[in-house]
Amino acid sequence: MTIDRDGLRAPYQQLADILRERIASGDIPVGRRIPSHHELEAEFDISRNTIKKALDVLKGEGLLETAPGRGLFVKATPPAEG
Amino acid sequence: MTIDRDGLRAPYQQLADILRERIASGDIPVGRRIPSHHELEAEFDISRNTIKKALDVLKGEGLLETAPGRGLFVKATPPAEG
DNA sequence: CATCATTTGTCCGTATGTATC
DNA sequence: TGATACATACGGACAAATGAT
Repeated sequence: MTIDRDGLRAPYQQLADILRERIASGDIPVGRRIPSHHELEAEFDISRNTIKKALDVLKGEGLLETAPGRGLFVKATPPAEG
Repeated sequence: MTIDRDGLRAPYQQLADILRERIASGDIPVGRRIPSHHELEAEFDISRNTIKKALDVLKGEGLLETAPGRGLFVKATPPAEG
């Protein structure tokens, strides 16, 4: 997966989509740490700020949890519907 | 191509004509991003707002598509045939 | 405890693009 | 046509927390 800079959807939204899919598919299992800002920056070639924004979206959705000084982890509690 | 400020046709209309021709000729292919306001401003020496107005005309014609905060893109759907 | 490396969070400045008045 | 406000993206700098040494 790559970020399409010329796409209609904003880069941070695209990254959020990609990571959301990785979590949903189990590619990044529950309790696992999300790749660091630096790692994502290298993988997708977008700025840290934009990455942070994408991660912020997922945190807002309750998919990720912050561990101060350690990283972001996939939350055990899924946003159950209903 | 240049904009004739003393012409009967308004500057934004002239610019719209020019860009419409570039799209029709394939000079700016489908899916491609339109040159930025700054680029067009430098090329035709008219204000951003006038440029925006010209772009707006093309959007109204269904030639362009908006990407919020990112740019304008040449639409894949042709307005005439179909 | 001190130091270094890693990682996230926050803020600032700059550039670009759209929308509104 | 011009001026302004808002959204998005990039880059840099600094602070706070953690882990290893």
